[in-house]
Amino acid sequence: MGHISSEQLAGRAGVNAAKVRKDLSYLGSHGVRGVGYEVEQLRYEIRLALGLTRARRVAIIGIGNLGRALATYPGFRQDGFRVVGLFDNDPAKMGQTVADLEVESVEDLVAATRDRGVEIGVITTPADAAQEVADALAAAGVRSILNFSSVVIRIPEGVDVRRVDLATEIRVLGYHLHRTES
Amino acid sequence: MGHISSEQLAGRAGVNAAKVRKDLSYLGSHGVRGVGYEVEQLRYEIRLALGLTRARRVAIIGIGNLGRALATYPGFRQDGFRVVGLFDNDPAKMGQTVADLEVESVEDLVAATRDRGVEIGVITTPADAAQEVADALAAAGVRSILNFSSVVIRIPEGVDVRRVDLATEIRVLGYHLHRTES
DNA sequence: ACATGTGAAGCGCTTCACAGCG
DNA sequence: CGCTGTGAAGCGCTTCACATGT
Repeated sequence: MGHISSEQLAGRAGVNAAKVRKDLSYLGSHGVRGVGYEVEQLRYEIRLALGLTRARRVAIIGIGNLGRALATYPGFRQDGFRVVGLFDNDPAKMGQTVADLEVESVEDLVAATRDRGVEIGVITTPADAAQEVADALAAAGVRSILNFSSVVIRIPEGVDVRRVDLATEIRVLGYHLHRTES
Repeated sequence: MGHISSEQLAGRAGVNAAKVRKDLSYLGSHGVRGVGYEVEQLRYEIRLALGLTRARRVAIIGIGNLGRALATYPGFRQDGFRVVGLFDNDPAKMGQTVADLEVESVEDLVAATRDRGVEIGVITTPADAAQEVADALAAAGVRSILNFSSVVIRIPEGVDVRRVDLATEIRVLGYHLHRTES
């Protein structure tokens, strides 16, 4: 009770047990030989190493279905990511309430993200608006961007961009199907 | 006109030019030295190699905001991925029309995906329903699964699963912020 | 001149295999 | 005896650098 082995962790994560041990060893060898890892301590060590003990303020730009999905995603709040702003350029959406927040105009993006100390911007706009939004986020001093749009955005040095391309994900599956047929 | 260099392609994709050339070389060396790649031919070669010339039928299970986002995602249809089924277990959603399709009951999932020759299943359900859905998809003969749920699903040999974890994506950004402060 | 194609080197993640420790 | 911690090997992707071709 209270302990878990690298083998068990590997099973749950769908990876190799040696990888689990090597990765956890970077936290400082808190496992007990012959026993495993103490779950609560491990949880704490991981949260500490990943920086999940400090809350991060997040803004989402582009309140379509994907933006709404992220705004209401329970996994975010759990790790201390607080959505503090929702922005769109569609007048029909402004004033709508999503996840307890009112949708605001992108015109207010720079000022609002500055005022609220937003550290992470999530771009869920169509492709043609993504670069413009990224520029605004950079201008507002946002250092991290999660880009769900279908284009690669260009950003000043020092801003960290991570792209998730849903079209690519499904294309990979299509490719594997293609590889294994005929 | 009609040609593009590895340098230009690399710029657009945000990668190294040598990588572009090496990757494209696997298609069979259709570039012209001193000139570049003929755009339309390149497009065709890529579509052929990735298997995008054949249409793939897709079912989406879990019609929340994320499911709806994917159902209406323009990038899918463009590459020949046809959404032919939307499933949910919430009676209130059944009969609703999303992207020209009526939402159906998950009870009909196995029969419907078999009948319609679904090859790719997209899981956008909450964590607690994901394994059950995956089992149903596997039972229906679906060979490829795109899993957006927050759990790792266990699947019979021969089924290809690809997981996209939105929580992980934002955690990586949080980690980088953590690394670069104090 | 200019841009491709590619052998070789580089790099980092993954896995192996076993010594070390409880 | 069981499970961790880790040096070393393995592996595949990325980048370099330049020979090759037009």
